Amino acid sequence: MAQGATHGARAEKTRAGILDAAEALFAERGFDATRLEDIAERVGIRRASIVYYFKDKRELYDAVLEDVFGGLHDALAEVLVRSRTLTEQIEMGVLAWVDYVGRRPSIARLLLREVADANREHGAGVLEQTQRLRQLVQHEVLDRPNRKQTKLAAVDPVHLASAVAGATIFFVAAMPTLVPDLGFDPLSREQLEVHKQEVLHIAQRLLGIEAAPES
Amino acid sequence: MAQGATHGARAEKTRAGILDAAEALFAERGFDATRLEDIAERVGIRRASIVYYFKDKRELYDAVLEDVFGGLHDALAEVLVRSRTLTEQIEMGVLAWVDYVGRRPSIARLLLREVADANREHGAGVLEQTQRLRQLVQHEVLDRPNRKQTKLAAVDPVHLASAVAGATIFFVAAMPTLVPDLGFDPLSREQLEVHKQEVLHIAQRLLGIEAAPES
DNA sequence: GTCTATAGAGAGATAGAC
DNA sequence: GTCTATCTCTCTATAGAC
Repeated sequence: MAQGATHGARAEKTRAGILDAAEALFAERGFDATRLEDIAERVGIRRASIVYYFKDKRELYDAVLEDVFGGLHDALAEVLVRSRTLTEQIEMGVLAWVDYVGRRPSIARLLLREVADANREHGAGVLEQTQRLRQLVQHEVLDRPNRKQTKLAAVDPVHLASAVAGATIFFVAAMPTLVPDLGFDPLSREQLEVHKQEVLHIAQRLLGIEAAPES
Repeated sequence: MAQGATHGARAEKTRAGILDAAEALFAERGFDATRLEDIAERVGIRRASIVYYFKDKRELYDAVLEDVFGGLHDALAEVLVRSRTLTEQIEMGVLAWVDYVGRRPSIARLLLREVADANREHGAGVLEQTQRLRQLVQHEVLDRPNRKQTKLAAVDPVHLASAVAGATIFFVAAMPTLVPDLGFDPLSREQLEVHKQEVLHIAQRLLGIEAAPES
């Protein structure tokens, strides 16, 4: 969008291909370690051609972040808007989260890395993206009418989000890396299902919800 | 150890200084983004002098990992050996873990990054270190006499460890990065205490321990 | 032990042809 | 739109003086 506006079907396809390849490689290796050359090769073009679509490496990276986190935002927004009660929102939100990470595990590694970068200098980076998510939750969950009264939590929502996010992200990214011998595939349907239940427990527990009541 | 064996008090001090600086910078910026130059500057020496103690950048990095994870190993070993019952081990182990991360938060960022690196080519890396931790737990917790019978868990120990580790690490590393506006300091005594309780809940919940009974 | 100086590789950015 | 060629910068590693 920033560049030559990408007219034509072939151009659109190339652009999408670059984004895809970049997502995979940035997630796998990180920003620094990913060479534009590798991305280009994966797409089947030359390094310099990438610049036609994205001004520089950083802009490409930011586009990837926007794509990946935008997808999460949309997925969450959908279930949060639709759900009525707080518990329903929590439950559906958590499930949507785990599902999304399962569908698009790049987000796990991307987030892991971004969070590890204490030094804030990257300009936009992931912060901008997570702010949008926070606003979404603030607006759709916390600010809902009659909600402020609800004895909302035994725990700060931020702590809750942190625990859930950390558990899932680490689960997806760390399992294959740290226990390769177990042949774990966290992305398999069964494992994801198990993990979903665990995270649900965690969320409910931290919220002081004992069983799984109505409201 | 690999190099000039580091005799003399001054040399020992320099070596320790390099390790300290390297730990801080590798944790903050990651392996690639950390320049030997920066480490040297922080210690007050010249880049080339580092090579006298550590053959190359990678060896320095591995030494940092060994130092940081070795500390965790020792801290955990101590409480695991001392504790009698399974629940006590879980409880003390979790507390020791959170305490250690609180004392030495570098481990959070280092682990985060290592885990994000899907590509296993780093040779040793963090894998070797975590294997030692696994063996420790296997030996001191799982293999203890009369333990295999114990209706151990509603959940796989690996899942449990993943959830706990992910939650803590993310908590420590992500809070300041993702919600800077809240002025959170996860390392403060109060916050760490809160988090400890949360993680304890998580562990107990996932293990099917309802309250906090004796055995 | 610690330094200066330099070699050499890697990778992003840019210019311009097709 | 995509390519080739090149410029330039950064950073590691090495050689060798003090």
